[in-house]
Amino acid sequence: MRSKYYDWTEKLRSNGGRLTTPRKIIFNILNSTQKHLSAEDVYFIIHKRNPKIGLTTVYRTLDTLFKIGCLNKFDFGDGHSRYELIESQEKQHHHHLICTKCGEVIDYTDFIEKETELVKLTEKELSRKYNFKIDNHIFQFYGLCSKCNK
Amino acid sequence: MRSKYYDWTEKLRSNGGRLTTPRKIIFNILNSTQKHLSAEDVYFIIHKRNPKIGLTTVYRTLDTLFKIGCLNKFDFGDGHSRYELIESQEKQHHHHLICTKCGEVIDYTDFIEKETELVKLTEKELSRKYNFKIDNHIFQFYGLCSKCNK
DNA sequence: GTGTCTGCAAAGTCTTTGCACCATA
DNA sequence: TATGGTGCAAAGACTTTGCAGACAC
Repeated sequence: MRSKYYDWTEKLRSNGGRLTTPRKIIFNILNSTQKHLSAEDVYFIIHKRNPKIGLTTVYRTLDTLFKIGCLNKFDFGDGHSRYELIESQEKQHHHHLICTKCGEVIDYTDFIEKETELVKLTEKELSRKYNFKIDNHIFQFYGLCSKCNK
Repeated sequence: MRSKYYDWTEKLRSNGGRLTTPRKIIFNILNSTQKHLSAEDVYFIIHKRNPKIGLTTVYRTLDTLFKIGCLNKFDFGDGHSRYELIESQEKQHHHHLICTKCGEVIDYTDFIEKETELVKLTEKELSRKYNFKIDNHIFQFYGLCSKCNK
């Protein structure tokens, strides 16, 4: 079975990319968290141990990983792009509840089966109708969290 | 029956807001298009007829309308926040297909029934589970459009 | 008249780009 | 060794803020 590690390095290589130290570290950071990290978050973590690695590299690496399809990129409305690894073993497919008042983000995994059904149907139909090849999707719900809902 | 116009002016007023000329114009611009306009788009349109109205006002008005729940706000990954009126008569509920290569955005309205079913179920269950009051949702599909898929 | 809104300019924040040096394959 | 990657600094792009004058109610 192809491991996660094999997977992303393979994707990199097949796109002419190189397996560098910053890229390995950044991948590992993303791989060992459940959170949706921003470029700055990643930089903050990486900078503790490897002060030489710059924010620019973080931005470029995240963009590279996103473009080769290893990352999801989100906008929760706080002015930061946020990233997470796609479908890792520690992390199942999930969606987000975003509080429009305090910005809290809740992951949820409920109804994924039902959702998957809808997604498959949609993907099939849309690819037929618009000749659009779907790779990914984002479902987000907005509202007020329990604290802000009082 | 309460008209759309009544609706947003009422929301404004009940939030202590005032019905000013720029706000009326900006509402009308959003109300007469199917597109997802950015602040700059709105400014460009408004500036032709009312050169006095500034970009700052556009940003502020869009934010105000968003906060009182009249607008949806989207991020399609092109660096601009984009807005559209929520549920107007001319515009039915729809979702987006976004090409990750060229940035084209396609609206689609298919499967809304099936989707609505899922959304209702999800909203009900999530609000129960997390005590989260859901106001809105965004579904976006990412992939390659017909041109970029060759 | 009072509190809100606007317009201009300036500042802020996140992100990208240029370029010389470095490192992977 | 050749091409791609990195780091620093500077620039870019979108958005927000401060403040005085204008306006809605």
